[in-house]
Amino acid sequence: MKVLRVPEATIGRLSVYSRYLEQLDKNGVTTISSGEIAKGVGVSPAQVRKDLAYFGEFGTRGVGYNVKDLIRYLHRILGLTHPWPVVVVGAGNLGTALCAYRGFRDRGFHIVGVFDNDLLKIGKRIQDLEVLPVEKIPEVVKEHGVRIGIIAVPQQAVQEVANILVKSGVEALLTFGSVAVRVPPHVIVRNIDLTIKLEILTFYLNFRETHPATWLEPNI
Amino acid sequence: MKVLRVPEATIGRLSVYSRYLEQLDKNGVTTISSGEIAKGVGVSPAQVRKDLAYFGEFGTRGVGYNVKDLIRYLHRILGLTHPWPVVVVGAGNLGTALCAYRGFRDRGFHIVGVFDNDLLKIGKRIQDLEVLPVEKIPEVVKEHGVRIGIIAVPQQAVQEVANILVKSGVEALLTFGSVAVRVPPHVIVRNIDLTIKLEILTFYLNFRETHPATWLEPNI
DNA sequence: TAGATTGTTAATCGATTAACAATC
DNA sequence: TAGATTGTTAATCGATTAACAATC
Repeated sequence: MKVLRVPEATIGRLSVYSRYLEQLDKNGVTTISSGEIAKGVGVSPAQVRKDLAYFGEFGTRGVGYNVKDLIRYLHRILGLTHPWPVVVVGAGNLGTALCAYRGFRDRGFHIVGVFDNDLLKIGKRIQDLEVLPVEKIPEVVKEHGVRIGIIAVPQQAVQEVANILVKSGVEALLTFGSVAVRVPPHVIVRNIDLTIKLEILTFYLNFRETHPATWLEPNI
Repeated sequence: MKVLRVPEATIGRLSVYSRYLEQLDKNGVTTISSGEIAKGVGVSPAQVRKDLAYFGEFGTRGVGYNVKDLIRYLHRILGLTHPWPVVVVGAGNLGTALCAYRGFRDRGFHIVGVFDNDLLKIGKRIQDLEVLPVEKIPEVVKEHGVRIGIIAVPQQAVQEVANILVKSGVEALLTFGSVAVRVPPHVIVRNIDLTIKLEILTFYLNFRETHPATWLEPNI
């Protein structure tokens, strides 16, 4: 069986290329080379071509890539040909921030439900959504065909919320903090741990102070 | 010149080991082997030993590691022997969420200042802090010796805020969104782009649907 | 044809894992 | 000594980069 063997970093870069190309497209650029993309986003031209090569041949030798076509291909690869309904569980500050974040909608991620179990928050309006009780999750997930859930609740509630989402049919979760969520194998989970990010910063700050002679610039 | 050549992933894992060991320490565990740490956090025993080996010899052959000692070593490596004052710029939902996040304080990151340029937000209280105008950044940074800044402002204001922070003496920045911040070479920047995280999820969801035969479980 | 740029292979670089001597 | 586990080297695996034939 042939198997998908693409570095996850490649997917992240495809997303970056895609945004950069959309920008160029808006400015009327019609054709671009791997070298120009590379320069625009800060990677090597070989990297750009390799990343694309995992998925097909999208360019013309001697000419480069048609910007509009390449955007279309990238969107197809990334699954961005249609909008994705998303639910956010947790209507605290983080949940509210996520609902208000324009970047999601700009890329086709539509938040179609916000949930909480705090009676003080239920009924509140966030953007154009009403905060619903957690019990309504299955209903909303089914109604909109939601496959992605964002969990923005206190650490001790994360697993419980994950269980509810998975049971409702959600197939991918974005979580925060340091909780290792247990999910069935078909569910894809990615976690963002802000504290680890800060600890990486402190490591570098501390290390270059204590070992200036062995310091190596770590940026990107 | 000998040079620091540690994968950044190693630093992240050291942070994870450290938290796991602290948990064990609380439960009275005094000694632990690389295999037990590995099992506890979900990596290979060789990985644990290799990660530690970059920084020294902390165990006893045939015995394992002393939990309390190892925690101390890890804290020293990560630079967590003292608390780190941090400033947050932007008192919107995200900034407020970050100020309220207990995880930071638990690991020694003390938010000593929140700033905004919105007159409606200045003077507001977040936790035990008053939102200050952006003009106060240099003063607070100097007063507390702040070296780390978190930027939680709208995309178009990120570079400007970064300039102010760097000018005030901040040496490390955590940013959100997709803006490439330009900073002098001594400043360390790490960015969190939530949209890319969602696009990685959509890629996997989309791909396993369109190419079920080549699907490979991507989790961790 | 000459110049440019892709797609792809081979070389390099880097990180993880396996294996084992050292040693408690 | 026998058993266990580290620290480290060598082998493996995977990702990036260099180089170049293909081709517009």
